[in-house]
Amino acid sequence: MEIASKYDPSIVEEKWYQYWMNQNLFHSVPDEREPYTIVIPPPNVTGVLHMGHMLNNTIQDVLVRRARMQGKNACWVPGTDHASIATEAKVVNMLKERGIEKRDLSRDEFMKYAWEWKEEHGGIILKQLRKLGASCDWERTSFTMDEPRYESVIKVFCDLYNKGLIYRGVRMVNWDPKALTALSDEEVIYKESHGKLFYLRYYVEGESIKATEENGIKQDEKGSYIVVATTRPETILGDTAVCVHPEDPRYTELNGRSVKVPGVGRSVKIIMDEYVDREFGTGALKITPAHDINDYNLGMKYHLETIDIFNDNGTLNEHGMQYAGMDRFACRKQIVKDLEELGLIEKIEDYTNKVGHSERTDAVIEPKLSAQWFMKMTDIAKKALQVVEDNEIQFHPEKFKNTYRHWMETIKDWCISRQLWWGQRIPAYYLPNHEVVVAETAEKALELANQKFPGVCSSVDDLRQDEDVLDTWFSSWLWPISLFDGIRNPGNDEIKYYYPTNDLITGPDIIFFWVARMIMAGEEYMKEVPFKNVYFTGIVRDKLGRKMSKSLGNSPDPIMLIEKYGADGVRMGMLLTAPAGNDLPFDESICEQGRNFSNKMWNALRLIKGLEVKDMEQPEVCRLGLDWMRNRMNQALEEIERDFEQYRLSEALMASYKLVWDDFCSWLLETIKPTYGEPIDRKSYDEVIDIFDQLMRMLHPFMPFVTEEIWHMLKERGENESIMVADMPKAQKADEKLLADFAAAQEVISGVRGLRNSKGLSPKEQFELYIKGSHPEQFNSIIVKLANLSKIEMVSDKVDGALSFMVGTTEYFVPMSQNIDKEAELAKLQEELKYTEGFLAGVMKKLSNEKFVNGAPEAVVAKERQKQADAEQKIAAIKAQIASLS
RNA sequence: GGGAGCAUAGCUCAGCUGGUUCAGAGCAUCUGCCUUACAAGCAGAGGGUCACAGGUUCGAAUCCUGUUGCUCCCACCA
Repeated sequence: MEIASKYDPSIVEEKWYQYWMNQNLFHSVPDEREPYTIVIPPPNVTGVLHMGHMLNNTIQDVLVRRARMQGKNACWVPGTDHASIATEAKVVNMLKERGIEKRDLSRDEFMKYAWEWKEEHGGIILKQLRKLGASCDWERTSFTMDEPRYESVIKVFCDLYNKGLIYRGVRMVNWDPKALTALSDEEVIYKESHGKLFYLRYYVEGESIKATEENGIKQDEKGSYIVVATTRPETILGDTAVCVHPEDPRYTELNGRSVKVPGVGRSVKIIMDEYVDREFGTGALKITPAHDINDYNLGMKYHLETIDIFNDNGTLNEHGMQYAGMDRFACRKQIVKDLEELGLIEKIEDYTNKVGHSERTDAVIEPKLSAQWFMKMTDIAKKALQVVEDNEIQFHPEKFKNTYRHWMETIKDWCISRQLWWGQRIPAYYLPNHEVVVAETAEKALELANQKFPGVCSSVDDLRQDEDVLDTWFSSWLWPISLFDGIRNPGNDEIKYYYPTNDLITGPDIIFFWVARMIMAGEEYMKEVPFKNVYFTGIVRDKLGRKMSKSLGNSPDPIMLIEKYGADGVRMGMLLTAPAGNDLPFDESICEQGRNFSNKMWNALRLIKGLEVKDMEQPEVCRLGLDWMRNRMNQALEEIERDFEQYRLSEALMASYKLVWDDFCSWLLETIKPTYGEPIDRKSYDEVIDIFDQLMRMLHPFMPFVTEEIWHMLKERGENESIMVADMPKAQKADEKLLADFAAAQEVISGVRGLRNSKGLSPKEQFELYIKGSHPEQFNSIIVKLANLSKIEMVSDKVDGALSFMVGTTEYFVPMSQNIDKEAELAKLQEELKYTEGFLAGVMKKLSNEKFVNGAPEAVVAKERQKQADAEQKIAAIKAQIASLS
């Protein structure tokens, strides 16, 4: 059989993915097997695959494929998220490009466009996942806004409302002036920004107060004034008080007085409250209850007037006086200019503070008073915290427990309404009498309205449904349940079988948004955790350590990478540098290692398939080598199984990699490889194929394509066979003694090769080897072959005129035909002697310490004594050699 | 401002309950090799005061304290 000399993933990957699809191997239905379930963290429906997805989904696929091969009924449910803000923004932009403004459309018209857009551009990301090899059950593909999920959300909203956990209220919320919607606290990102601190003059009303050294009052020809510092001078338009600390001696005289808001002229009261930090600024704080959460709280406390100066889009409204209609930032500039001209600014300082930005639109958040829907979180959070504390759900790495705990303990109510159209519309209906009813449909709402308020409504037309939609996370928090229709049909066969799911793979950035809330939903609706393990991936960064982002343009296109290195190569590259929870500095070149590995295995296949097989007796070298390899494989399997238990996937992959490359290719294949032109015996051939087969199965979860290809080329397979559903090899007991002996033999081989190398001799040069000391003789045939020896012999005395090396305390001699460089050899020996003597001195120091000998455990002391004996023996040997050389 | 975490070879990281798996792996580097499976390769080699300073201990990369430097999360100081 002619096999191409280089492995070409492009054809192979396409072929096998199609094959798996045709065989329907990804699909799962409940049966008597143990289930293994993963639900995908649904990517944004209009998103495209980025490196974070690659990492995340590779890990999921590894776990799912492994579970499947372990005989579990593996089900990986894919789907997408409607991402209300992001998607709606995209649709709005798309419409704008076509000359259509959202405000000119009715809700229904807009939704029609939005759905069209979703159908057209949505789900690209799921297609891309196939290129990666993702073994998702595509028949189960879901969308957070498809009918079952939509209905589930509505049902849950009604239920929580009826339980009294959802309420509507006027609160200070985070307002996104670009998306024109409220946001939850979690959707606000605080960024450091360089701004200014403006010191404004507020003149005291009525009788002026004399400025003194002690008080904070200043004076000029216009009267006495106090100075108030602010970062947002435009908000003075909404000022309704100035606050100072009651115990601040500078301002005691202000008690009961009023000041004039600069430029505005409004007279506002001085209030006294301990909230004020006397150290900051001038110790006087202007109060704008409509535009700052703290001011709002103080406003409530002192019954201050609330003047909202902004429109929803961040421009000034009619309270903005001459600035009405201006954008808030333009207004800030203008107002500063105007106040400066009026001499109302004392000074301006540079100032750095944190400013909230919208997670989705990056607009600067405006605290805004508005009517929103909230969910009470305190009680539900307690239960959700408990299951993590009790390790019913395990976090990997565990440190995220701390983060989780902290958030859960300080949790606040969740603002769940969004002023958008793309999403689940809140099923609250307002009656003409301003009462509200909550029901799953308008018809049910009418029924309810008639029950509660007889005679108010005559038809559904009298009901006005709330205009808002729900936060996207209010649908994704149900994902592990709603995917199996567990909300609408509790106790159905699917939810009973697949829930709770096993592993959740996600980024730590959505631990609050999503992970925590899913746990809450699980407790509330299933009385059971939604998953048993959460594996937090790291963040993919570029090699400079920056987060990969579209705006920086530092993110490689995953599809291009796959084309260049093969999906297997990219998968391996990602996994190798990504221990759980660690950020991974991604460099394209790590994919090379994966590609090279595919090629390595490919060439191993070429070697084996190129051999001529003959029915003949199995040579000893082959028998020994194969026997060793089986033990070595079991040893590695045990290690890999342990790694998987601890979710140490990179370690598991590295162990597999070394097993294949080093043990299988470099040692076993070199051992059993017949000399050129010679055949191999059938037994060895069959066995090496069997081992190769097992190796491919071990590796398949990591590198699904190349392993399937090789697996099929190894031997004839049935028409419908696939490695995907072959058995995962299981660790058997390994013979430790045999492995240790072989390791010693390997050292001998390396020793001989090293000598040859250091003398600049060709590998073809044959040597004789003489051994003084204990030596694993059973492997001599392998040593002879791999070290290219003409003779191997045990001796009781050292051999003169030979180069030597030691393995443990055993001396190995290689006679050299050519002259030995005595000087160099002596120098080397001297150095080794020095080192060993130093080593012995250290050991002796310990052993001569009574406290050590008495205090340390018996075994430790025994080990030290053994070290001493070995070192002494070694020193003697080195000295003897030095003597014979000089 | 509060909390969490990290610091081990040039890079990315292992190193469990202190003691031969204690200084390791992969990549990178260096030196030889086109040795008919593989130069996307083979053989060999070099490379670390385990951030710093103390302490506990017979013994510390490992435990404790402090210092420095990073990272992340949370928080309404204008």
